[in-house]
Amino acid sequence: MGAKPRSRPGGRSARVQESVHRAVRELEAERGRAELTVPLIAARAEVTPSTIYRRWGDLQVLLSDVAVERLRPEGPPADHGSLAADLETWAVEWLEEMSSAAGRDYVHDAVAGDREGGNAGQCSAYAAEQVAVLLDRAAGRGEPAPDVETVLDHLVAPLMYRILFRPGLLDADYARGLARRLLAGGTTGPAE
Amino acid sequence: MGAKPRSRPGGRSARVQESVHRAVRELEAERGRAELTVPLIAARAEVTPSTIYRRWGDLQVLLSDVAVERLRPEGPPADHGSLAADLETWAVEWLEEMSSAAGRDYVHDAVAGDREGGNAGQCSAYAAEQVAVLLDRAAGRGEPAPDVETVLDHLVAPLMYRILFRPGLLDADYARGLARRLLAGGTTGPAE
DNA sequence: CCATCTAACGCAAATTGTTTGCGTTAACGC
DNA sequence: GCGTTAACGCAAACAATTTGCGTTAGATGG
Repeated sequence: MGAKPRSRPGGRSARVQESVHRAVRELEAERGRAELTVPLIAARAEVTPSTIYRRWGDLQVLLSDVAVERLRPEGPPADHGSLAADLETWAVEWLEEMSSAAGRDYVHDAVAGDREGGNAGQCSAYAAEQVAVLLDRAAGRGEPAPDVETVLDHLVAPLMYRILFRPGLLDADYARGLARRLLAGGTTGPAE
Repeated sequence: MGAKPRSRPGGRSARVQESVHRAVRELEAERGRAELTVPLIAARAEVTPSTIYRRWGDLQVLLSDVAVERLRPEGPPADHGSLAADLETWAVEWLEEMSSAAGRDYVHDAVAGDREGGNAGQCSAYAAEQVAVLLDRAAGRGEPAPDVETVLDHLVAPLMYRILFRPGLLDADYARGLARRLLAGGTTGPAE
């Protein structure tokens, strides 16, 4: 009577999830997100609607899961020889991806269908992971480098804040400026 | 054949909006937000569901409108005699409000039901307005003061980012530290 | 390898939410 | 006032969601 198996992630469940996620991606591309409904997705995925409702609860939660998957970085950020170049380039590219029409939709979906914050947390973790690579690389070169926390606070956060709360105030120069001031500011250590 | 009147904000429309918004607030308090449905709200507001659907589109948009209303600041921020004290106190209090269980729900609703960004923009405008008061006051005293933009980027944005993307990493000391470093950092002018 | 257990699924009926057409009301401009 | 029409009420048509129950197929232990 010990702890009993409470989940069953293997085989069929995994196939259903994959099939449903793929159906969402395909239908979004074909019909646009305004047309997406649970019954429509279920039909494409060859699954009954009740399966989707039981696993995800509702459409928003499903879209949130799919969005987070699409926001996962493809690979490690490029190496440009110095932290300044690495961070500026990464910031500009990250912003481009996130502030595009598609990127903004994914970010929006990711937070909208996620009351507990797990998916949003995953998005932040992706960014933190990429930043950590840049900072470790700088440390390997002997360059002084700020905290991951500091970069999230003063580079990622301002960019994301504008994406969500102040659309239309974003360009590559702004991202570069944030990166540059972050490194120039002498904020090279932990917060306090 | 000139520009024709395309809206009718007066009298009845205003009464319906007020009644519906109040119904949302009451029912949320009584039954909790998970129980909220358009038909339920319509019944309480003594309005037909189709009225709500035609005006707001769906429940999320309505909840977004109500949430933004609740996030409106009550009055001007308190005066503590110096920019440092004003900004630190304002940051701590703003964070307290926004990171509480209710505050987080309102922020979440505000952005979730708002694909165009108008309501989210209003939230940011509220913060900008409050910050501007503090900075004007500082200027009146002859104190050096940063930009509103700088405060949004390096104080409001990091706080909001953690509220949405990294729940559980927030306290008053963190807010105070951001405010303090912002003023100490010498970032007293515009971005570039 | 086979037997057993049960989480996850399929199906279909019941429920509930959403859309829509059409007639009515009342805010706005003249 | 008087006409115009945006916004609303009503109810029928439509679509989505929930739910009970039987079935399937991973997982577990012998």
